[in-house]
Amino acid sequence: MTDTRPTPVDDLPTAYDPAGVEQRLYADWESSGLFHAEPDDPGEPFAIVLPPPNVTGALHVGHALYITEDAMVRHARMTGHNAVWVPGMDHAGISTQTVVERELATEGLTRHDLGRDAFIERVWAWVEEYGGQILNQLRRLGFSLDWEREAFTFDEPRSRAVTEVFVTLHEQGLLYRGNRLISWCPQCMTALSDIEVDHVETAGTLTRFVYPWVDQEPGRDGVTGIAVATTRPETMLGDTAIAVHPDDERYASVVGRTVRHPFLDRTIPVIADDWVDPEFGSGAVKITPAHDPNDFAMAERHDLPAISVIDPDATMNGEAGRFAGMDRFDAREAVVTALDESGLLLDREDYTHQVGTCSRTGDVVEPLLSDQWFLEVRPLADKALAAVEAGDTRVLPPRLQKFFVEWLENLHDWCVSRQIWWGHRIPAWYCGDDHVTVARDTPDACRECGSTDLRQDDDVLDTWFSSQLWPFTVFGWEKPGDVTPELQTWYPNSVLETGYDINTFWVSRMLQIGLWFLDDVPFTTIWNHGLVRDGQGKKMSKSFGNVIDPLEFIESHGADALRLALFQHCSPGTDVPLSPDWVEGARRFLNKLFNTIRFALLNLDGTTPGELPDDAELGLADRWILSRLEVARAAVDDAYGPWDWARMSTALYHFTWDELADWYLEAAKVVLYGDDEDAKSTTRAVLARVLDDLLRLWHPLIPFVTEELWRHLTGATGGRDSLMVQEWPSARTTVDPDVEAEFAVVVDLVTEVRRFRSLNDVAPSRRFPLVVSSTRADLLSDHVDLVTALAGLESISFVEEITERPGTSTIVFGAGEAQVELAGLIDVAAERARLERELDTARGLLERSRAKLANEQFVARAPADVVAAERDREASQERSIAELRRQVDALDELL
RNA sequence: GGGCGCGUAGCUCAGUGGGAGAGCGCUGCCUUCACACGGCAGAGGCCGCAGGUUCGAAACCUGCCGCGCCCA
Repeated sequence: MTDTRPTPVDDLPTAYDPAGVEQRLYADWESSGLFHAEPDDPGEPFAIVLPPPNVTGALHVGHALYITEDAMVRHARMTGHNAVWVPGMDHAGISTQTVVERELATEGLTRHDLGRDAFIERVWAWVEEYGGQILNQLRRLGFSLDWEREAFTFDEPRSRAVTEVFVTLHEQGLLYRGNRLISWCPQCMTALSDIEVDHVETAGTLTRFVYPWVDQEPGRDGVTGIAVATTRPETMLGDTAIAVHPDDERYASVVGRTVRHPFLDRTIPVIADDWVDPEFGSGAVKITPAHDPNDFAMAERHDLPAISVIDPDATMNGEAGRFAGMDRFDAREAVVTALDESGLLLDREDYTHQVGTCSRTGDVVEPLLSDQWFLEVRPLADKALAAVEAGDTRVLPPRLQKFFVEWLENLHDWCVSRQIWWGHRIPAWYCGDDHVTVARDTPDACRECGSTDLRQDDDVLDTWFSSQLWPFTVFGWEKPGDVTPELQTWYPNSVLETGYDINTFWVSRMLQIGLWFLDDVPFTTIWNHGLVRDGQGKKMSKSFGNVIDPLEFIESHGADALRLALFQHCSPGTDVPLSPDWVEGARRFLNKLFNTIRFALLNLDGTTPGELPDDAELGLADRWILSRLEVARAAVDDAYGPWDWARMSTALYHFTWDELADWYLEAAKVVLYGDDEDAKSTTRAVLARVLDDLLRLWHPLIPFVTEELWRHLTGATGGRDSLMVQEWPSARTTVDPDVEAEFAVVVDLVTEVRRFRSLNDVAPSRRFPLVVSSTRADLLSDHVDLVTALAGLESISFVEEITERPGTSTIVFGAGEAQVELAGLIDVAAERARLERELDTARGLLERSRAKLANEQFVARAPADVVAAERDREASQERSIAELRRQVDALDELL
């Protein structure tokens, strides 16, 4: 049983220590069922599904940005929504298989040694043992996930859905098997989808060589052939054409002629195609349909044969003639040497170009012809396009909408099969005649020929094929037509929050498949956060050694500090630089917040948050802080619209530290340490009320510290008596500009006195009397105690007008002047020098105002209030200058 | 090659037409009874460059330079 009772006030330490607090509170929240929601719970539905982290994953800072989802869900709960946030994991096909294979390798085994079934069992065992780690790490961040709804992309319900979707799409004629050019990773030994291929700028070599005319011998004078250029000479073994641009006059006479392959018994035609860029290289391009996507497309247009010369293991095959058996890169050099020896090599030059690499292994991707399963995406993408363009799904930040549209418009069919074992096995069976039977359950006989000798497809589906179903499979969807209470309530999801880097992989696919099968968008808003970078704004990467482990921050500063540091930087759509300094700073803030509450608890004398006292009883500082609270509250509410976390954090940070702690608490001390009991109880009531609202406003961002402090403040006992489920604050008062202006008079005078003190090296403990002349003397005399305390004065007296005397200094503030006896208080020469500097500044400002007002265009065309403000500025600078002069003169008499 | 974004204090970033802001860092003073993880005060910016629009530009337009990302 967890003890959830708060520490007695007297035992509160002087500094906040998150250790212990966070894990205790999380356990309390979870065991009290506060994270769980049911479809028939009251309130407007609000749903987010957690982008499922890889089962192989460990927590990294990218996951830390899930805090934005947590804040959305917590805010939704407090505003009365029926809010659910569903956790789960992704089985991450290739990654997980690789991890387990690596483990096997340490035992000297490969997956083939174990065989398919035993290997899969081994992976499951691994998942059981290590797979849940990341979910526990997510708990450390305080995430209010509905753990009772945890799902896995490879569990049984999700797997049934995958099979249903595959079979249905096949029935609809959209999923087909074809021999097509795909991107192949020789290291993973599997096909990749387009987006698993990174284009990396690479220093390579451009090789130019000549294909000799079939009727001419090489080496003779005159035109003996046609020159081509390539960065991959080994592919020339698979060349089946040479293409030139139809309008290229240089080649007009050679289209239709034939060249002879120098190393193979093959002749190659010269064809014309306007895809060719006549400006590039010689203007003639070698065409290798089996190893280049553009060439493949051209081969289809011209009905050219496609000859594969490279095998899946990246060695040259039998079609490569004498180069057969060589590694592709060895073959590259060997071909160049052979060309040279044949006198066909023209030259080689350094050439930087983009090379497709496997995003997982970094190995150079080989375009290969292969039998694979493809999804015809056009019909799905068109539906998604229409939804995005109709605004059924809102893309935030808006500029990213263009990317969605562009990407959906240019989609190629999706290669969904993968030559690995860990994943959803493709529900297709082949008979001896290679007839295909696609079925939900293992079929008894071939649908075409009745053969009972069936073999299931060895391949599994791309992991994204299952994760695209996530927004509805987590709510019980297993087949078309399924309607569960959860789906009725929470589909479409409210928000899909993720980094913009997986929009193509994942987000747009959910959009397409969700619309296709449920006829509705999977989420009404797509919210893209930026990527977490290091303190210098660099992308975090292992090779830079700048990767930050969020758990380290949680250990040292607490999860709230990490969360706050991230929120403070998290503006819509921009990347988030995170440096240890920020987390440190956030922790200091939390300590400040903690001590604000601690101060209150030591002085509230048992007062707990309740109704505010009657207006008539409120003092100036009370009215002021309530007005400022309303400003902050409204700013936070505004910022929840666009989820502008940085603005939200800044508004609350500023209110908490610069207004509440720096001014209101100091003002409250004057009352609380005084002897007016009525005033004390008013102050206590206001303080308790403001702190309660403040903790609620902070809670979605920093849930632990606010919950802990709120329990202290209110005496709440935990369990369902939790800040997590309290009502979101609404306006207590209206913003009162008059009160704010009045308090500003006090603040202004106090600040000017402090400035005088600081600039003249007058110790804070040194009290002195002040003579004040002010247009707001009435106001100030009502708050003599306040001003005296905050400015550290001995006394204040009021006069109609300050009389300049030698040996005094005049402090100018907005609503008047104040006079200080200098004798024994200041260094006269230093003060004089300071005044001269101020004079310079004031003269400069006056000059600017005068120049502006002398401009007839300005006076005539600018709005009247702007001109009036400028005249005020001019007058006020004139007054300042006159006053500063008087002060300098007064000091001169002392010297 | 196409597209998008960025360039503001030493660093990281807010700021979308009317006197430059924050956090951290820096300087000085202060261990005053919530907090030294603190308080008070201060220094520090041709707002990338050049044109243009405007009475007025960090902001709007054009060009250039530099950096980053995505796509081909």
